[in-house]
Amino acid sequence: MTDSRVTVREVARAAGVSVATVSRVINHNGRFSAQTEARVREAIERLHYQPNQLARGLRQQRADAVGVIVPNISNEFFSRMIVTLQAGLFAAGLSIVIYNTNHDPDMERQCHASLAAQRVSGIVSANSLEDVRAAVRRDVPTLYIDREVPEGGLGPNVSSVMSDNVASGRLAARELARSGCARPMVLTATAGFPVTEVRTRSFAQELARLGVPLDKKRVIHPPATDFPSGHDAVAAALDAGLDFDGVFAQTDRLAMGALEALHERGVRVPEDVAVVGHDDILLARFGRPPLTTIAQDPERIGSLAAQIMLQMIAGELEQGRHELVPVRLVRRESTMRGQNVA
Amino acid sequence: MTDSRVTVREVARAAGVSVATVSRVINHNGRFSAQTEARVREAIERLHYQPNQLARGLRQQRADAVGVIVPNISNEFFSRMIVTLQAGLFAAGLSIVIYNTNHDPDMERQCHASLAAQRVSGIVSANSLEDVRAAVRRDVPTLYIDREVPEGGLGPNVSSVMSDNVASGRLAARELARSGCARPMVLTATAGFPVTEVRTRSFAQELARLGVPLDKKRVIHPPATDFPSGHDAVAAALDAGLDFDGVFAQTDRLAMGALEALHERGVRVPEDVAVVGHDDILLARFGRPPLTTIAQDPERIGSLAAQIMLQMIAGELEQGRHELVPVRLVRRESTMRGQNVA
DNA sequence: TTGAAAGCGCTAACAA
DNA sequence: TTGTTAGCGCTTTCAA
Repeated sequence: MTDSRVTVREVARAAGVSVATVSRVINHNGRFSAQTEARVREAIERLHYQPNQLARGLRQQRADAVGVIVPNISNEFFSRMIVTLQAGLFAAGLSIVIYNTNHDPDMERQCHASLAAQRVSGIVSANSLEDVRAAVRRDVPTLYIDREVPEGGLGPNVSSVMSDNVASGRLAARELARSGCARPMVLTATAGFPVTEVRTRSFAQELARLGVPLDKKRVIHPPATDFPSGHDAVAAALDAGLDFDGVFAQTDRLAMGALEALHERGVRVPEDVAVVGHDDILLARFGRPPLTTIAQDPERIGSLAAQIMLQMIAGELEQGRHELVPVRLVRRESTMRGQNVA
Repeated sequence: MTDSRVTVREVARAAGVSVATVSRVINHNGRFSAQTEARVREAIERLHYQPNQLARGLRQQRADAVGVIVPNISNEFFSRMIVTLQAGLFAAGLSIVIYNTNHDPDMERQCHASLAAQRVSGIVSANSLEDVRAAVRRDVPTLYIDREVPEGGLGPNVSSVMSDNVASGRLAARELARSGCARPMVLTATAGFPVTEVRTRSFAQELARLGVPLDKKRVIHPPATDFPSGHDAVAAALDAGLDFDGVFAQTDRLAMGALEALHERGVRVPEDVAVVGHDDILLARFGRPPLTTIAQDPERIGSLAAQIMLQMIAGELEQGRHELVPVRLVRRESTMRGQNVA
C-alpha cells in the first residue's frame, strides 16, 4: 500500500538525483533529460512515494482543496450538485471540504474562518446569507450558487451559477394558465433562498401578460420550505376561505404538503386546483397525484461550478463568470386539465 | 475579515513575546502567566490572526481533517449521516474531506491515496469494498460504516458502526408473518452492500422460527438497489408465475419499484401481497400504499461515528469500538392486513 | 540540465 | 515562565 513516510529525499537518493530534480519531474517544471525522468519515475513507483500535500500546500501558500458551504447537504438538490462538483474537482487533483450551515449566518462565518485557516484554493457557497462583497475582501476565488451578484460582477475572483429563475416563474405561470387557472396562489421559499423573489416576480409578470392577475393576498410566505409548511399554509388558506384554483409552490416539499392538505379537505387535484412544484426531487413523481414541477439540473450546476472554479484558480478569468442553468417543465397529473390534457 | 497573511511572528511581535509563547497560548501547552496570555490573546484578536493549518499539519505530521468515503453522497442515508458526522467533528476542530466512489473499487483506492497524501487524521469509509485489513496496514484510524469486521477486531485503529441488521431481518420477518404471509419473497441489495446477507439470513431464520419457510427461489438479487431494479425484478417474477404473497425489499427504492410493478399488474397491496422496505427514506410515506419499512438512524450513526473517530484519534481506545445502532419498524399501510390491522 | 539551499508557518526540544 | 532554534517536506530561486 501507500507508505506515507517516504519523502522526496529518499526518492532523490534512490534515483541518484537531487530533491530539486524530483520535484521538477513531479510537477513537470523546468527541464530534465528523459533519462533522468525515467529514473525518478521508477524510484517513485518502487518506493510508493506520495507527495505530502501539507508541505506542498505550505510552500505554495495554498492547499489543493476547495471549501464547499451548503445549508444542508441532506437536501437532495445540494447533494446531487456536490456529486458532480466533487468529481470535476477531483479530476483536477482538488479535494473538497464540506460544511453545513443550517442557514445560520454565524455558522457560515465560522466555516469561512476555518477555510481561511486551511488556505483552500477556492470556495463554493450555496444560498449564502453573507454580503457578497465579503468574497472580494477575502481574495479567494468564490463561486456562489443561487445567489444574485450585482450588475457588472465583482472582479475576477467572484463567479456565480444558478438556475434560470426567471424561466422558472414563467414556465409555472404558463402551465397554470394553460390549465385554466384564474386565481393562482404562490407559496414562496423565503427562508435563506435569495432567489425566491425573482421567481415570484417573473411568475406574476408572465401571468399578467397572459391576462391573469396575481392578487397579493394569494402570495403566501410559509415559515420554512418543507412538507409541513406547505401543508399548514394551504390548510390555513382553505380555512380562511381564500379562493384559489392553482398553486405554484417554490419547492417540491412545499408542493407535496399542499397536495396533502388539499386531499384532506376533499379538494380535487387537478380538477379543482392545479399544482406546480419546483425542483423535481425524487418525491415529485410519487405525489397524489404525481406532481407537475419545474426541474432544476443540479448535476449540470455542479459540473459547471467545478469548471468555473478551476478557471478562477488557474487565474484564467479576467472577470468572474455568471451562468444561468436552464430549467424545464416536467408535466405530470397535478396540472392535467383543460388544454394540458390534449 | 480574517486576514490570512498574519503569522505567529507578527502576533509575537505585537504582544512583545516569542513565537513559542504564542504557540503555547494557542494550544494550551506548557505554562505561561495569565498576563502573558491576555497580551497574546489581545494581539491575536486585534490582528485577526488565523493559524495556518498547513504549517501546523506539516509540523504535527497530520492534518486536522478526516476523510469520508461514501458510494454516493446523494444517497439519502449517507447525506443524512454526514450531516451529524460533520457537525460532531467540526465541534472538535476537524473538517471533513468527502469522496464518492460510485461503488468503484479503483476509485476507492484513488481516494485512499489522496487521503494518505493529505495526511488526514482519520478515515470514515462507508460500504467499503476493500479488504478491511488494508486499514490496519495504513495505520490511520479508520471507521467502517456498514461493514463487518472479523471477530476480535483489528486493533485500536479500526472501528465500525452499523445498523443492527440482524434485527432488521427479524423485524421484517415478524411483520410479514403477522400479515399472514406464507410465501415471502426477498429482494436483496447485493451490489456493494456487504450487509445484505446478514439481513437475509436473519430474515430466513426468524421466518423458520415462526413456521414459515423461505424458499430459495424467492430470494432475488436485483442488479442494483434502485427503483427500476425493484420494478423490473417484481415484474419479471410475476411474468415467470412466481407465487408469492409478501416482499421484503432491502432498500426502500427497491420496495417502491416493487409497489409500482404490483400496481401495474393489478396485484393489490396489502391484500394480495404485503410489502416491507428498508431504510425509511422520505419517499416511503408516499408509496402507493404508504410503505411499511425498517427505519435506520443515519443521524445517530453519524454522531456515533464522530465520537468514536475522535476517541481513536486521541489514542483513547485500547481496542476499536464496534457498535450496532438499533433499527425500528415503521408500520404503514403496505402491511396492514390480518393481525396488523388490529 | 542539474544541484544547493532558503524558507513557507508552525511546534517542540532544549536553554535560560 | 519564557526564548531560541531546528526542522516537518516541499518548491523555487540562484548558481553551476
